[in-house]
Amino acid sequence: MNGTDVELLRERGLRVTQGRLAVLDVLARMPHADAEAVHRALADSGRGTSVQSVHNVLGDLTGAGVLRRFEPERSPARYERRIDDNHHHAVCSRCGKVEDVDCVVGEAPCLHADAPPGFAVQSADVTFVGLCADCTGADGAAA
Amino acid sequence: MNGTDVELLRERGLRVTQGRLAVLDVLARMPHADAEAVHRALADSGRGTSVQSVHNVLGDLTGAGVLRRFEPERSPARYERRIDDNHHHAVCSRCGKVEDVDCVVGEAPCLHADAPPGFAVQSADVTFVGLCADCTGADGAAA
DNA sequence: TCACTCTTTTGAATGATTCACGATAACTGC
DNA sequence: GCAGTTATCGTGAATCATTCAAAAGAGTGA
Repeated sequence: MNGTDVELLRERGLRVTQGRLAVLDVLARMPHADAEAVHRALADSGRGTSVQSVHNVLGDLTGAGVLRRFEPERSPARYERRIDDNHHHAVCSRCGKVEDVDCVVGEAPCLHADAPPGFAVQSADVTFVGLCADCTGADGAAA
Repeated sequence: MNGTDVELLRERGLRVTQGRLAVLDVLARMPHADAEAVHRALADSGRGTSVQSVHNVLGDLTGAGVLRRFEPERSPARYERRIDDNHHHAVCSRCGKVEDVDCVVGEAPCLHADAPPGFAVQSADVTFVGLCADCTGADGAAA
């Protein structure tokens, strides 16, 4: 659907295939989807493909820097279209929902600090665990 | 070996068993051990037990708040004895070594910030990915 | 269009973890 | 110390996500 995705793949030296475009399309609409969710979304849109192929594509795109992979605790790996800012994630410990947390400051808030001496930080993965707005309300009402 | 561990278990309403004490003992000496490492350490010290039992114990202790579980990307879950401060971790992307990163400030540096509106943060998991001191040197020398 | 190479597909396999259930050992009260 | 109750352990099988290998298929440049 989006010509930009074609360029994106070409830039990274990847061949432009239907499968890859489809995966990118799915992830544009469903951020934080795991492999199975992508697979199901593809199946729903008529492109039945195997789960292994989805893993394959996701792995390729992640390796090429087009996607970012992150693994919430106790949950399969999730993928998202990489945005330049390295934002973080808030995972609801109740419903499992993942929300993006943008850095209000330009740089990642935790990158500058506290790394062990000699440790060359490449990236910082910050995950907040807690209750999302919905579950906070539900919890409060239930209690 | 340590009477404190006995009390620790009692406080949490857990039965004091040899297996649990042994696991706590192993984790006291090997922080950031994964289930398999714990299993092997137990086997070395003469207590041959099954991997499943180790998972069982680790799960129980984690649930009771005695241990903290965290999952570096692409690596099995690791466990550590919970300390009150919520420190963070630095994972070497080359050798896989995990180092603790203490918060220099009393509170977690990232807890206060940026959470989505309505999101009740329970804990923040901060993982630095990069090259440890050894691998930085090795890398520099190799390059 | 042709040939070459990268991708996908298919099937099986691996690794970490969990489940179920009988056997065992730890806590309680006597 | 002893028996009863029940949590816990151990064994086995099973699950889930992911990876690997080889052959068929599709994209790319000439």
